[in-house]
Amino acid sequence: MRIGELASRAGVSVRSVRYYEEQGLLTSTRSPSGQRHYTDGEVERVAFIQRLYAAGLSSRTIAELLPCVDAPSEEHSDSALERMAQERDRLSAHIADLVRTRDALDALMVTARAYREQLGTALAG
Amino acid sequence: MRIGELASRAGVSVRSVRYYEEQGLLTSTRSPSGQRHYTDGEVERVAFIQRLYAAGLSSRTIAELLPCVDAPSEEHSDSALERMAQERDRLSAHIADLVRTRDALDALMVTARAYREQLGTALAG
DNA sequence: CTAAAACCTCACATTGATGTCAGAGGCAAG
DNA sequence: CTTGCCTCTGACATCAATGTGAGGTTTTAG
Repeated sequence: MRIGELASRAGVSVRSVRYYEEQGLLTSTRSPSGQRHYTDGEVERVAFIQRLYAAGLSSRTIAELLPCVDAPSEEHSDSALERMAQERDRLSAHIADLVRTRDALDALMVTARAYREQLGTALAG
Repeated sequence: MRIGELASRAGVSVRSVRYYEEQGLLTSTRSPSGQRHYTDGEVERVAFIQRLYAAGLSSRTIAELLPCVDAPSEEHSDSALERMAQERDRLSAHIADLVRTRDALDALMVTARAYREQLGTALAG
């Protein structure tokens, strides 16, 4: 498929797909005229890249981890495994932080609702 | 306390504290010479602002929610409550997404480790 | 008193992923 | 062949929080 279809299937912009390639996260075969062509598998790859971006990984970091996805080998596994563990921990901490913040929002909402209830009662009484 | 102490206690930069004030998230009393002074309570407030930033809320959104923290009243509670619920849901979805990504990383690590084990066995055998 | 350290305002720089535009070429349908 | 849509490269714009530096005042410590 060409870049437009890949982008829409993966739910990203065409611009982003080109950017991923520029960052070395994605490769494409080129038609004689220079247009990029992709296989079905690339859709999942692009989606995964998006997930990693959403998780706060930088292009540089993603570039270090993706070879590990493609083919596990000694060279990758050694340094990449450490990096992966490190990112996993960072992600875990971030998740815990977000959960705490969500709890804080919940508490805030409870307070606000309680105030509303009380106000309603006061007006009715 | 002055801005430097507030910043270091809350774990943010002085620059950021000034920025928060500029965005209407924080107020300060000024000494005759114009220096900002804060109460102990502001430390927690700044830390909370940071949490909200980390949760992906914009200055604008935070500005809409903070009055609700200061004092629950009808005006705030009505629109702010809705906004809060909305942000809470967005946050929940984001957390779920991150957890999925973490799981994917875990799976990747398992694969890499398994490869290593197998490699070690192969070399030993 | 003096020097260092902290503060002030203003303004410009940075970062990183993405948007957008321009000008040119490719490809399928009528 | 032409019309319309897709793609190409390259460059500049954007956004938002934060960094950074200049030039000047205030506070604090010796």
